[in-house]
Amino acid sequence: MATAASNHYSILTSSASVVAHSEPGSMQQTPPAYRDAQSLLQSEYTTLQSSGSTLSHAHQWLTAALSHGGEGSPWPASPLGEQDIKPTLQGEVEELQHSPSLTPRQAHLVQPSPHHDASAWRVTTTAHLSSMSTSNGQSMIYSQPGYGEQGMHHHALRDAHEDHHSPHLSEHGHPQSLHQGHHEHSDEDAPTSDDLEQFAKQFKQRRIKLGFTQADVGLALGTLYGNVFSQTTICRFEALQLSFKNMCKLKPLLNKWLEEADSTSGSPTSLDKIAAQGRKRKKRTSIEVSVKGALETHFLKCPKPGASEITSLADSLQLEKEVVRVWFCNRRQKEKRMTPQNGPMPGNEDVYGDTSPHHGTQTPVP
DNA sequence: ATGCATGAGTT
DNA sequence: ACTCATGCATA
Repeated sequence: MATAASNHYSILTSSASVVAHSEPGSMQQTPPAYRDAQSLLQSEYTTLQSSGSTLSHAHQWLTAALSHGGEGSPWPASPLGEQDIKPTLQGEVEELQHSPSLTPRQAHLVQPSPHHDASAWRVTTTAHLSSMSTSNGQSMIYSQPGYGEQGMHHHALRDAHEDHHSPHLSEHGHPQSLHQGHHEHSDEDAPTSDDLEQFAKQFKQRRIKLGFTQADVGLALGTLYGNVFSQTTICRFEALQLSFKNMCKLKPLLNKWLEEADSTSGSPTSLDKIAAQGRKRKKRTSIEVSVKGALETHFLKCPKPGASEITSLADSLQLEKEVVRVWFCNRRQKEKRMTPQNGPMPGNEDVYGDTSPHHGTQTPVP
């Protein structure tokens, strides 16, 4: 009984050779130079799903959290700087060590473009993206003047900020296709969905060609600029599974990394591997497929259920209320994402009273 | 590659 | 309580 609560997760940087890639074409052979250590170990927990019996696993972790174990609670109920350990907040990284073709910074203090609500993702894409032959995708341009050292810091000054969006602006249903008619450059302040799309594609190709894994990139970003990212984020970036805003934020960084990697493609890359610290996190709850289906059904009905609604739903499905709540949150995010992976739900008419009047329903991801 | 989870910032 | 950015743990 109590054995299940002993969650000590070990971190071994085992260099397993993962060659199980299901992407013939874009995914090439993993170069022998680097190895990804994303295959840690994950054989400690057993999925106590118990198919069939309606056991009450509704308080596994809750109980464990309350009862102080011997060495501490599984996951701290109080935030103690958990997994968000960003070593260095990019306070003022003004180190312009190398900028061959970088114009002097224009002292931009604002983020890419908070004008749109990130909801107008790619609803209007694939309309005019036939300018350059991307067949080879090797001689593309990824120039990003204006960014670079500035990156983004949106905290520090509490009395000098102007990054507020116009409060008198109504949500027009037109995406960035309108205010783009007089831009010659690829992207300066407000990359369009197309730009991001192209860049992401390019990035992936280059990355792979250089023999880097997504995890490597994440770490490199950390050592280079102080912003560490996980494999997940890089992956999502490449797959365009981030919000528009998020993509805009990451693009400069990844762009810079690309330049770096390109320059030092032959130099000995300093592989600084920092061992992760022991983290105690709640085990991922595996939701049965049937339950998932039920949740999805409810989601289509009401994407934003109230607390009571969630409670009853959780009761019905015999799930933790928190789990249900989080599920809905994640679901909304997913829906907000571009590349809508709309599940094949029968009779789904997306028409919630959400602030998002529209969302794309295409299948562009190659 | 993705699902579930956490936490900071908003509303 | 929700959104948003991000990631551990998994499939």
